[in-house]
Amino acid sequence: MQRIGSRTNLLPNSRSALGFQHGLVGLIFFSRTHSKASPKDGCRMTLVNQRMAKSNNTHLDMKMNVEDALVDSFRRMLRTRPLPSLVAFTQLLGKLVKSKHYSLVVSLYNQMGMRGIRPDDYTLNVVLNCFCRLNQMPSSLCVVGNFIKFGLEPDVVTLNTLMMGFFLVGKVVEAEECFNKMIKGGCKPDVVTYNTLLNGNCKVGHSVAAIQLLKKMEKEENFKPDIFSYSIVIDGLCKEGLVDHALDLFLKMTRKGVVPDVVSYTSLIHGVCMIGELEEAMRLFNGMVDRNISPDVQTFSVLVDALCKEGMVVKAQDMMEVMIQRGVKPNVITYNSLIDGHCLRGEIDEARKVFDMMIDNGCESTVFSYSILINGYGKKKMISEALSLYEEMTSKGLVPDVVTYSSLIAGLCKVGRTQSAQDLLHKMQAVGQPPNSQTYAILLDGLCKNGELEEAKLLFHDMEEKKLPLNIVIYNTLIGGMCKAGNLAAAKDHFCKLPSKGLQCNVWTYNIMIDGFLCGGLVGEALNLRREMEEKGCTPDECTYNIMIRGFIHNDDISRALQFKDEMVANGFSVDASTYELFMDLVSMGKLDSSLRAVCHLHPSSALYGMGCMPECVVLP
DNA sequence: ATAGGGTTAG
Repeated sequence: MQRIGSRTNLLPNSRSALGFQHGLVGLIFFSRTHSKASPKDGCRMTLVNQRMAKSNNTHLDMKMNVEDALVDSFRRMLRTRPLPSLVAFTQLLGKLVKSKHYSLVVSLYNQMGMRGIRPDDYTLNVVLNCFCRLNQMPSSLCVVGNFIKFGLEPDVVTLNTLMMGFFLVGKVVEAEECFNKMIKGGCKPDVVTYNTLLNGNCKVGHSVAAIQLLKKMEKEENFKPDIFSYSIVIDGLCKEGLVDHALDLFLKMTRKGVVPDVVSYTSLIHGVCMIGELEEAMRLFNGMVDRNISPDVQTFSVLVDALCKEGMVVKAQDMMEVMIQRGVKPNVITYNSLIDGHCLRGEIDEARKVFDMMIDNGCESTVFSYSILINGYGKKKMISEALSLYEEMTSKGLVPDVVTYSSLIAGLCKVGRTQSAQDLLHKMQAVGQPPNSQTYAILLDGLCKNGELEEAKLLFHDMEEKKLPLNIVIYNTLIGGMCKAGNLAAAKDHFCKLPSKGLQCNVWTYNIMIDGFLCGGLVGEALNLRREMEEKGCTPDECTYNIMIRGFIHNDDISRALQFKDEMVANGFSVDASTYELFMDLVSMGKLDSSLRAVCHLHPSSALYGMGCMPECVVLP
């Protein structure tokens, strides 16, 4: 299966063709331009939360009871004489699979074996599914071996499940071997087989190849794509940013008479949110409600998260209100999004309140919840709070993962405790959570920001020795550190060697180098790089312009700074907070012509946004 | 008994 085509040929007008109406939830959404962040935004803990309390408690108790009851009746069944039928045992295991208790199923299955119960093909398929879901492929292969051992034939379900398992651990070649074995062994593939192939391809980022397979399925009489097939590909396209293709496919699907469901809608809404089109997302949402397709907890979570990521935490809470009114209970993931939404705005106390409220409501926190909050505290330099949360989660039996540790490392660096951060990195090895490239990047950045360039270089060599993938982010960080330390020659050396390492510099790399040159007074070198960007087709972003404007002001070249400011505004960008401040300084020093009326639009992503002072438009005198 | 959607670190 090869990937054809790329992210070109987007069809910009396909969305309006959907023609969804404004409706039900129009009231809680207004377009981004109308919503301004104010310090008050998000400080509202409402009735919503109290109402959630009751519903969640009962929900959780029910859930616990169901699982406990299943395990209880399993134990009773094992003691019953004569033994209940194998079908009864298998059905029970199947129920536990539905609630994702895969390791529990494996352990119960082993107990059955110890009591001398022989499995049949159904039971083995259930257990195989569990090992696959647990990413334990050697054990999965053992289960396949057990078919032979018990004189049973692996069937199409066995091969479908095994193929899915290989895809889950990224072993595409082995997965396709499963498919080939199926064909050779006379076992007929079915729609599930093809859907598994579609999903495998989508999950490794080959959704365009999946489209080709989907087209073949449409032509074949026996494998007509169903709602699963379309949902898989729609989701894959969205995850690759090909949202317009996804919307087209959605339309095509409905024209073929395949009725969309909550999953296909949720994927599409998520995709539309990811490209920042929240208004379009709300249109889709209203459209699904109009079609009597009920949004569920995942649909609402997508919207809550998207609103939070745009800084609209109050709107996110309104969305939660709508959710509860519709009888859909928020779960830990919905809460996590809201907690992170507050963290993103720097409202760490509000984040903590939501966290505590979640617990009060009987919704159990996960490693995700703790990592989000630890990261939030780290960003606010409240390291003792972060560390005590770490203690709290471990005492609860939650196992901190690579993200938890990375967030702690970032927090420690932020308060200058780089030695503790380094110690923690080593601890990760010891506790079986080895740091990844991103963890190293965080520590590397922390060391550089604290002016410990020599330590940073040692860490970089450590990465090389451990053969960790060195991506452009790592080099950007190191190069940035060298620039900051005034070691421009070394920075330039690394910069020039990037292509020989198979790495392509990106806009960040250029920004860092240009900033370094300008700070070092090497104006000519900076301008050369700006030209090189143009030649290599690397489009300057808002940062590039802000860096250049500030750099030229620092080098007393106000006319060049203004020239870049005009170019920036012409390209639809705005000055950030610190550039704005520099301009103001120049005005107050009388260095900037007061006849100049420079309009600097401030974008929501600018540094001012999180500070609760986001004017629509700033007019320089 | 097998296939699809939501949350965290650079």
